[in-house]
Amino acid sequence: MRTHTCGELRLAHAGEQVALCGWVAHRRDHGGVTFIDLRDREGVVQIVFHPEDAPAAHAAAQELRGEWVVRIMGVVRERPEGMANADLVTGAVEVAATSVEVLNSAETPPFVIEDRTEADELLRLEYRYLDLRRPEMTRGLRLRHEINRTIREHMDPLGFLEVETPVLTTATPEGARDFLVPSRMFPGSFYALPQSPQQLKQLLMVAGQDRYYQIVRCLRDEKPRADRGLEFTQLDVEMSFAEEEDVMAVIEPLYARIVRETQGADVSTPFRRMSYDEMLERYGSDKPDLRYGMELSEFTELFEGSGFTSFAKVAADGGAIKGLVAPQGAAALSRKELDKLVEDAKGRGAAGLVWIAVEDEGALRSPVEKFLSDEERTGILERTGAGAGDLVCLVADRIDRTNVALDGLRRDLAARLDLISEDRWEFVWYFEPPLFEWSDDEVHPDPRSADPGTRLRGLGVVARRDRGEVRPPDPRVPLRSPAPRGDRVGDRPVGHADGREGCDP
RNA sequence: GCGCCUGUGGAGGAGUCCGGUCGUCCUCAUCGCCCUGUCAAGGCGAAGAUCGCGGGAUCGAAGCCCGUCAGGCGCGCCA
Repeated sequence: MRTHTCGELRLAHAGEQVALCGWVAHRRDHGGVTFIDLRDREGVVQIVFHPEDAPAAHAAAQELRGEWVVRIMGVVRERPEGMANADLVTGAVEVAATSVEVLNSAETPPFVIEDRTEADELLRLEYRYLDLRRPEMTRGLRLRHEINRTIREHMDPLGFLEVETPVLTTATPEGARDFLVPSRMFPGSFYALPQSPQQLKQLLMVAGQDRYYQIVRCLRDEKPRADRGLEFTQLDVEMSFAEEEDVMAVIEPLYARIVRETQGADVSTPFRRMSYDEMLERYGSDKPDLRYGMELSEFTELFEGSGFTSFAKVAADGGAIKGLVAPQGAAALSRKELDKLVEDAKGRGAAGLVWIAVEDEGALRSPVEKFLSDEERTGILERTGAGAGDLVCLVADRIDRTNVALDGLRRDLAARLDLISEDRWEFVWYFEPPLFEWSDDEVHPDPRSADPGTRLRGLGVVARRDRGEVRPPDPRVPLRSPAPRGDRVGDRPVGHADGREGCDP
């Protein structure tokens, strides 16, 4: 059927008779000579039809349209002087067609099948088979493949067995809500799909399977977010007789290798290490993006008894006043954008946000400028080191809300001010996550670990890049299914996710 | 569960604050004609839309008000 893929042809193939199969990406008709860009998964190559050299093929080419599937016979040749296309890996050559066979015609696609497509994701999901033809989507699939392959190559020599655990399990009472699968054999009972395969770890560890891993799907029936779908893939590593350093000695080289082999970027090891508390103090988040600065500073005691009464009240009530400096933020942001920062902070649950623009000569411009004492002005400038053109943003609220608002602000400002080095990777280990977390009305166990054994020595790793953690930058790229439509009853499926009694299997 | 935003020819957007000149415009796609070296080809032309849906105020609505549906982002939730 075919002798080569479209994307593999190079100068070395010149002179060869080839047969190619692929999709018509573009047709360029010059009235005489006509070009087709033929695409398959491996890439794109230019096909040229000359009316004199191959009249039949040239005539057939006039009928071709976008996304038709064709088989081309022809001869690979070096492109004429000056006609090479450096943007294509196959750009040094072209295929002079001698015949065309239409394998399938196609309707006009509803959106452009190229990386530059701007079609709404809903439309792309509706025509998933078209969307997946886009090179970007192919890259996503390939990236996932490369990551998985790298993991397997890395883990095997270290003595880890790759295991599989059941997909149909029983519900566990903690953590996320389970997806449920009704059982035909046990009417009225449900299987639960795993939120995380770690729930099966004790079984294997106690059984003496002291080093294993799995690349495994996790499913959580929780409200999705931009960076979080209902299902995702996790690398689950378990090891017995290990200290923290042993775990890190396995993971750090693996992650560094994944980044090197799939992104071509170097990651320095050992990774940074930080306590959970320090992370929250400095970044307001347990998954901070460390590719840029804008660390948070604390001002709570500076505003104790302040004439700016709303801040003074927060300080008196045990809240926190924290802030950050956006370098040249005052110079870059319009008044409208500044107002938007305040609205976004409120949208994230904080009482508000106070921005202070530092002007030349250290003068301050702010909606609350007249409430600030001289001591507070110098205190703010000294602690932040803010200079002319910088923008200081302060949030005063209960500590958790202050952190949420400033974490969001920090990310928004980094994007707005173009502070993110996209090709950089910054990992960090964090230690000592809390055993309990505060809720509005109670204290309850922190759900981040289902296993009391690891809770005492919590250990997590975070690599903040784009929206992902250690996974493709856009987690929606590979393998996502369209959201289920209809057939929903309220917010949750019919059934009982949290108790054990409904889960015989 | 809550908040904010969005919905305009096949795709993406402008127009909406401040009603009439708007089914007006831009880029891409589609169709036709021209064109023998382009590669997001180019030139000329054409076709294509009950402005998400329903109701209301108005002489008059894409625009204002109410409702509703769909989607996005964030909070809660979630590791």
